[in-house]
Amino acid sequence: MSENVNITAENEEIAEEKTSRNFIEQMIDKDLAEGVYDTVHTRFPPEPNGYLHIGHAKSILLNYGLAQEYGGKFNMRFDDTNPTKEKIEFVNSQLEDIKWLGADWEDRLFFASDYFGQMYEGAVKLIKKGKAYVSDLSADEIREYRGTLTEPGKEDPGVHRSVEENLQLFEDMKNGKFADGEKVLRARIDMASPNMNMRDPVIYRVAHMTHHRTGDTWCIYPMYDFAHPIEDAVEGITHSICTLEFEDHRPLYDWVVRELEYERPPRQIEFAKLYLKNVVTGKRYIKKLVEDGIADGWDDPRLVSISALRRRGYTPESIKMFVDLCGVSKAHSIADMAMLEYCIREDLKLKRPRMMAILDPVKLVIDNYEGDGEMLEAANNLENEELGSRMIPFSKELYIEREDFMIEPPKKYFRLFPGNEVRLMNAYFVKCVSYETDENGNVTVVHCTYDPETKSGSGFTGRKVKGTIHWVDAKSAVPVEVRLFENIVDEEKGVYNEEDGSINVNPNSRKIVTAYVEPDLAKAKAFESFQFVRNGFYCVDYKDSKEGAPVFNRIVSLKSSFTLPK
RNA sequence: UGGGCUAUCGCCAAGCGGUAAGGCACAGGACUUUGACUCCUGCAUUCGCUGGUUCGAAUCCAGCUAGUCCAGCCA
Repeated sequence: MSENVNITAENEEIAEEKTSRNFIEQMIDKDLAEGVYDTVHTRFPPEPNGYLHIGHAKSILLNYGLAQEYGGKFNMRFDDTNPTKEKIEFVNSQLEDIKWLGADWEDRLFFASDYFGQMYEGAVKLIKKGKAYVSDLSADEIREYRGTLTEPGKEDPGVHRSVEENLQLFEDMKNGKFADGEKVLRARIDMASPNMNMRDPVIYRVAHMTHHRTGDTWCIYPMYDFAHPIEDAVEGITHSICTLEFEDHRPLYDWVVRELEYERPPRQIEFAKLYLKNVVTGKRYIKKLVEDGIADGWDDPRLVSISALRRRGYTPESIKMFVDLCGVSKAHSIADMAMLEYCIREDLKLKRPRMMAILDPVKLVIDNYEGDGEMLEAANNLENEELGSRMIPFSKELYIEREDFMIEPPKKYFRLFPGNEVRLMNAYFVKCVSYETDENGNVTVVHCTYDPETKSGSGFTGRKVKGTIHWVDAKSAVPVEVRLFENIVDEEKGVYNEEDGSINVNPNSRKIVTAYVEPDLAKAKAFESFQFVRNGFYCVDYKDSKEGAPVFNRIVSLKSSFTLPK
């Protein structure tokens, strides 16, 4: 007995060990084993210059997840070193998104601008060490002097200034004695380096600009390459995780923390961004979509900004699952939307009620049903008993889905057609006896008879039917607006038009229909989500609602292997 | 073009010298108060290419090819 338990435990352990660790975890494991660090401290450092999207979610969840996994800490930090692009609104919206995703920075919310003093001191230290100098060159000249990819750069005349002169000039920069662009502070590294970032990078520039947090205290601002390593170092970050395009900056990052003589300097690790096939994340493209009236805004449910996904009905859990599924690597990759969709289906299918809603109604009349109707019990989710059950009205006249009746059915069609019997989900068996059409031949009414003995839950086993269809009671059903979404991008043509760089828009990306739903659904609260039997997952969104009626956004449709023949 | 990085199934991704994990997608089948869900089954003789080292290579070496990033006083 106990042996079995042990064997199971061992097997689980082996299975645990076999679970592969991504390359970042491997590096951290090594650092910990070698004693380079004795803890793990990560951070998410966005610039508050826009909204966060699914790609940022990967970074947020990765950094936060790593801190959790190793029992370390996770900091939230705004990299607000360029007041020309940043706004306080963005810090608030980003914070909201990050919180919603579940990344908890506890009491560690920081701003790079909090460290401007330390950065200034760092620059002075560099000057004193002869590792930085003030340059008189204009932006154009600096570019010219930098050389090209194949030719080395030229020496900046400022490189020969004395430490004293540099110190004085830098102080003058700080004190506002120079106009924007008149002077910069450069790190003295190597103008001939094959790595462009090492050709005496500018580390401080003059910008007479009111900063959203420090106001007019400063008129000089540090550049990313100088500021970021300092931010990480002062916060005690161990692993500074960023995206691939910063790989070339790592030597500079290391140079800064080395020259500034930080103990236990942080290690920068780069990973590949997460891209999704056929989605638009670029700010200027989304701006264009909004200007052209195609998208409602950065939270249009068809977009993949975090706020858009939230509004559409995606859950933080589903996004976490998606990010985990995608993994972490250095290979440039573009994930398939199908993976994201799988994650939200997977998350919602057991957690949310399964209700009946008719998106394309046709009337069904039960000719032999007498009386005013009745209330029937329906399980809220067959797979999850904890969700309980509800009572739904049933009577002589119902709505069913138009596609659930065919006059001349193809082979293997299991739903209603003249003479065929099906089950009305949660109700009775009905048999089609006749139908009515309008002058164009469109079906207007389907007539059936029902068999009282076949009531759901009665244990009737007399005969079986191949098909089950969903329905709503015509009298009590509530019409609601339902929005069916498809990709906002034309998937055939690809995202961008090659000629002018515009977006190939899918004109049918949003279809609005009036659906008939169970009465209870009309009272659904904002952000509540449901599975509509055979019609997918939907989430209530009151943002565009008229007169307070709920609007249902389709989060994702169900997988369907049955499609009607043309 | 100089430098950096990447290349394993349609998509993501393990693999770290011992003879190609897994997930998504897809295709069959079983089950079913929906054809969903669930459950089975199938899905890379081959790892960008070419050589080399080795008893043995996706893994090491060399050369090549393709993609991608860098010449902001953006991050």
